[in-house]
Amino acid sequence: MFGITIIMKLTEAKKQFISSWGAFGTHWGINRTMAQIHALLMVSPDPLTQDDLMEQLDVSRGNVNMNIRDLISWGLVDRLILTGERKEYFTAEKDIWKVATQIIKERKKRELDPMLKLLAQLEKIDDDKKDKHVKQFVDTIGGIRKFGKQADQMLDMMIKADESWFLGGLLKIFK
Amino acid sequence: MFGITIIMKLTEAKKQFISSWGAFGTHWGINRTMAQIHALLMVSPDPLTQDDLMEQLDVSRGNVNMNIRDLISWGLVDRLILTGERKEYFTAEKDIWKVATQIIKERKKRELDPMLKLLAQLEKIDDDKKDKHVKQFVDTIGGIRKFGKQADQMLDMMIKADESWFLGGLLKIFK
DNA sequence: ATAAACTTTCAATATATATTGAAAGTTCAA
DNA sequence: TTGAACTTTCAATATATATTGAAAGTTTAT
Repeated sequence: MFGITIIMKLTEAKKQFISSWGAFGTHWGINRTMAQIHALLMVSPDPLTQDDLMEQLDVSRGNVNMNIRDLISWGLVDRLILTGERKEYFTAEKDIWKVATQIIKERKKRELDPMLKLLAQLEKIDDDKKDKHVKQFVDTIGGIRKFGKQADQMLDMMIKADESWFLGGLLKIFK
Repeated sequence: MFGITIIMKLTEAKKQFISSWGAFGTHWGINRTMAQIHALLMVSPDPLTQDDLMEQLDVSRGNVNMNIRDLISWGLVDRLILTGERKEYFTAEKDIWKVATQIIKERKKRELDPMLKLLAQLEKIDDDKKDKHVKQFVDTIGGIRKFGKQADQMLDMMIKADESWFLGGLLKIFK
């Protein structure tokens, strides 16, 4: 009787978390299903199969398969072969610090680095500083690039730092 | 002859920037047109009207109007009434540090804060620490919440800090 | 009050993105 | 090898999101 209540509560809480994580993801350019698979794996103590994911999230095999591949390419999910089992299992990193640094690493590589390259090119394009429009353009692009480079370096350091540094000591430094 | 060349180059560079900023935005949950309007205003020395934006970005009046409203609600664009003019003009903040802190402030308010509230609720839901599933769930949620709170505080401090601190002094601190 | 100049709204539509599911591909035990 | 168990692919489809444009609303000069 109590046991059932507990399970209900947990199931409900998981559902809420998965749903919210999915909605959250869509605000950050991540599709709902991918974020939900990630959420489900994060709160699952044991590895899950594609069929588990299909059933628990009520999505198709193809959808699960493609999004799992994507999550693996982001380094957020691992494929797991259990000895004696035919099926593949999947787990997600549960340490949120590792998840965050992994996402930072990938987004830096996929988005920030190429953007910085482009900005550097755009700054070189023209240098008649007399023209108001040219000046404004070069100034703005230059400012963005400088900022981006600084962010890039800061993120590099975060990636190299460790969790306890962030979770514990950071505040004192900033005060 | 030279003048034309320069204008061509600048126009081309602007186009590239606007297009890339738009594509970049879509990876972060911002619609292409909104990001492009923002980009165009950032590299425009003078304020622009809705008609300017429509023409230069080749989008409809309604589209410009709605996205401009959105950008204003994000605090990234200002409405401007020029004396003696009937039309409204628009400008964007060009200091990228101010742009960044503004975006951080808004995303914190709109996304991080509500998420932290939810996580706090989810942690309270159940406390039979014996159950492996419950334990895993509470642990993972707790970890995410702790991390989120720390990020929240760090971002608060960034918002209060100033540009030169970030652009100049930050590196030494992190080393 | 009128009307021209301008802004806003929103139902219809177009476009982009995500999802399905069945077929093709792969692996592996017998 | 065969075929059962499983994974991957991708054209078709569904869904979500963005965009249009014309009508309604607003403002301001006369």
